[in-house]
Amino acid sequence: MTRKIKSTLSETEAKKPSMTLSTAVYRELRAEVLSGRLKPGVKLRAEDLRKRFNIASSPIREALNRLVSEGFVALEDQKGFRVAPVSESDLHELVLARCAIDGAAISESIRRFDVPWEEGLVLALHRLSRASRQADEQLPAGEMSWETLHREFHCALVSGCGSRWTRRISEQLFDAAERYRLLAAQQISERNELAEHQAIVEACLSRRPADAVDLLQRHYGMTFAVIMGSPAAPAAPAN
Amino acid sequence: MTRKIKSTLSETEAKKPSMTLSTAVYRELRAEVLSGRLKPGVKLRAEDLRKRFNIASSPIREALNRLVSEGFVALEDQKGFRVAPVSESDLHELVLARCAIDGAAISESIRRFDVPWEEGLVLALHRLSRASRQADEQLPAGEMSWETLHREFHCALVSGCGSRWTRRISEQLFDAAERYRLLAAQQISERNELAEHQAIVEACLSRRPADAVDLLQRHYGMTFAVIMGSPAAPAAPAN
DNA sequence: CGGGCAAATAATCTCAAAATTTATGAAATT
DNA sequence: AATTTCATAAATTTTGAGATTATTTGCCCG
Repeated sequence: MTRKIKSTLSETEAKKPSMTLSTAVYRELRAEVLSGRLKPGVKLRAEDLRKRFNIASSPIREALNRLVSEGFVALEDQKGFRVAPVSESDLHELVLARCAIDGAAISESIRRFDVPWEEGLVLALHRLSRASRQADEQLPAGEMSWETLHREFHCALVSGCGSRWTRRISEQLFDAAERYRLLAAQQISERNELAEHQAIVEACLSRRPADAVDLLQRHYGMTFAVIMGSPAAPAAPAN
Repeated sequence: MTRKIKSTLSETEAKKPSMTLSTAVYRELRAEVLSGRLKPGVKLRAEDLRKRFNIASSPIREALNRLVSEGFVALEDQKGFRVAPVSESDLHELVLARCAIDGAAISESIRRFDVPWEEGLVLALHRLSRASRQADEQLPAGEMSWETLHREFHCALVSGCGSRWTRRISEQLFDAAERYRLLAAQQISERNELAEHQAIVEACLSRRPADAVDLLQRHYGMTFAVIMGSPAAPAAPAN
């Protein structure tokens, strides 16, 4: 008898058969917090999630505990879990961190200039520039969404810095910022980021670190302005 | 009737009565990995820990799951938990990340120069310089160890950068590096870091960002050299 | 030697109930 | 009227034993 199908999870998460339920739930919840489907401040009750996924509570609590140290879920002893809150000041400080850290990483990547980095960057930009931004239209099978390619582009930018620690941190910060972007995404107008991305790559390829860092930081600053400019910044409605 | 005393934990962890078992175990295990009492690669079996702490396995698994996203514990699906491995290249990349990130943070702190930061830094250096480095002698009650004061000093250095994200990351990196230092601590000779710390503070107070960053990075580089210079860098003995 | 197979081991998950803490709102007090 | 106290309800955390699934081990045989 094979493992009972947990239909709610298996739709998107049944990739590896050896994946534990904890890991599957972890990925699913992470994706939902990241995408904004789970709103900041919402209570995450093990009992509710248990019913929703149709599994016992242990794997759910384990998944939530992983998300706690990642900052996507807040935990207060004896008061349970909730989706991590957001605030303007937090976003502001997040953008500052990204400017400093990705700035240093990109600068170091240029200093160490190597061909795999250069080629990965060109490739990532190419793929991103071809991708449609429309989320509504069905993606051809095997094609990645604009969001996925955008993330890969940012990873490619810092991938030459020579430190897996820096790369991991850069990804964490990207995800945290992406959460803010997607939370505000319903209200904000589309903006054409392609030109910004192209300018950054150009500065990288011609080995102008100061320009690259400057363009990157403007890029992040623009994101901040766009997100905060959106009218109804959701302020963690209690549940 | 009051909560049953879990003697193994309560020795150092019975501070807040409202703390859950998960949190208590989390802190205890984190401290043990950080201090090197739990060696890299050692298997962490819920069953063993269950017996050791004399509690059920759920809180233990929850604690381990928190440590996973923090990088102190490695998890492979269906193969359980083990203490995160170490390697020379990992330490090297960790030092690179610290140089870049703390360098940017300290530079930004100087740019924003404010009095609370300045005073906190002077105070932290003062306290650190008075602290005895001997771990063996009993600490007078209420006095903090050199390690604790050293951590606070490094936090004080970057505390003026204006971004909680950056501060949190800097702390995570400090802890990861401290783990390496303590793992090698049995073999390495003491070195007088006081002069290095003083020089960094001096550069901060006289607002010379380039010097401060340079001294900080040399300081980290020295730490790397000292740790790697120690003869028996433990190479994750399996268990 | 190496593949295949079964038993042993280990990890994960289940389930229901107990223990503990926090929240709620009515009653008593100031 | 405001505050405190208390009993009860609700939620969270923890237990503990057993079921399930996956991995590892050791053995046999070609």
